[in-house]
Formats: sequence, structure tokens, C-alpha cells
Amino acid sequence: MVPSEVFAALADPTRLEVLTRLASGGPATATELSASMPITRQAVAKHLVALDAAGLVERHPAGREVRYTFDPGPLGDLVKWVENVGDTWDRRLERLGRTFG
Amino acid sequence: MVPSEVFAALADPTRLEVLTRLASGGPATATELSASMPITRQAVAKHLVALDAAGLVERHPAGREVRYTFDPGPLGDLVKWVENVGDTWDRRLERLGRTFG
DNA sequence: CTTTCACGCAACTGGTCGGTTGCACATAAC
DNA sequence: GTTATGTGCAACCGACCAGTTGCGTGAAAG
Repeated sequence: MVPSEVFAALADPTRLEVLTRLASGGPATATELSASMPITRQAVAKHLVALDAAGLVERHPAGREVRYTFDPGPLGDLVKWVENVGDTWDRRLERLGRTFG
Repeated sequence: MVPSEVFAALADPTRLEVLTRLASGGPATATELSASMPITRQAVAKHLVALDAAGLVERHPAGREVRYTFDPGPLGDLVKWVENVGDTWDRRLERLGRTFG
């Protein structure tokens, strides 16, 4: 897996805000989201493209509007990666403890 | 907490590589790390500054060299944030299930 | 004391990114 | 059919970022 892509998708505060709004406030369109945010609809749309590319969001076209849904999948992969790094770190510490303890 | 800073620190593949090397290979200096990487020592040093600012790494100056250590702390905060988002999402789904189920 | 080596700082460059404006297109409403 | 509304696409701009080179400094080695 290449977690840096997901990390990059979550790195921008505005994009993180968009994602949390979808997660806590439910599905919404770019226009709806931009209405209560200090940026343009196109800016929100770009963020949604990035989130969609990272798999954190699902597109649901309906008529002339596109509704977006939060997808927690990649976040699970992220946690797995973090836990893996933590485990190798713990094993390092344990190995050092066995050598010098 | 502002997790976007930690996410930003992990967003770059090279910086992620530096961090995982410290986590799995143990403490090292910028010069040592750059020796087995396709970039300059200064580039590695910049990444270490960024990782230090995010709290993911500890500086240990010793004589004329500076040895860096992996610090898993912020990763724990990250997991907590992810689990929090996941929980609000689950509560949303459960609330919808109670309304329409 | 002289030399060597590790580091930090500063300047520069190419590329990417977040955001904007403007426009064209398609769908819905009247 | 005409008007209004929601999207997408393209161009542009300023800022930031990863990486480089060059130089100065300070500690260790000889």
C-alpha cells in the first residue's frame, strides 16, 4: 500500500473540513458545502476530486447535481499502517531490551 | 488537536521513508540516512526538521553530530482522530437505520 | 595547530497546490 | 421554448515545497 496518497489527501485543513462535514453532516453536493464555507464552489469541487481519488468519498450523480458520500475505507487502511509501524518500533525496543536488559 | 499538520508531515513519500527508516532501523543522523538515499543530506535534514516540528522525531545532539529518534506519539493521536470520525459516521448510520428501518 | 568531517543557513529553481474568475453545457423549472 | 440552476473545464495567479548548490561554523582527529 502507498499511504502517502491518503495522508496527502488529509493534509489540507480545508479538505479535512469538507471530509468531516460529509462524515458528520451526511451526503452533500459541492454547492451545498460551499454555501457554508468561505471558498468558492469550484474550490470545494477540486477538494472533492482529490478526496474521491483517495477513495475517501463516493460520487452519486443524480440528475444535474452530484451528491458526495463519506467512505471510511481508506481510514481503516491508514490505522493498519500506523499500527504496523508501531509494532516494528515496539519490536525494536523489545530487542534492545533483551540485548542490554 | 489539529491533525492536518501531522497528516502533512506524512504526506510526502520521501519523508515517510525517512520516518519508517528511523522506526525500523533505529536512530540515525541526516548524513547516515542520505548515504543510502537518492537525495542530498540537506534534503534529508529539511525532512527531519519537518518531522521534528510535527513531533514525530526527537533530536539528540552529541558532539558535532545530531542523531534522530522515532517518536510514535503523534501517530497515536492520529489513530484517535480517525476512530472519532469513524464513530460519528457510525452514529449517523445508526440514526438513519432507526429512522427508516 | 591544521585538517577533516558533520551540521546549519541562505539563495535559487522547477513544480505542485489552493484558490479564483470566466465560460460552456446540461438538466430542471416555468 | 425560455429561464434559472448545478456542474465541469480551462486559464491564470500567488504561495508553498522539495531539492539543489554554495558557504560558513564548530567540533573531533591527526
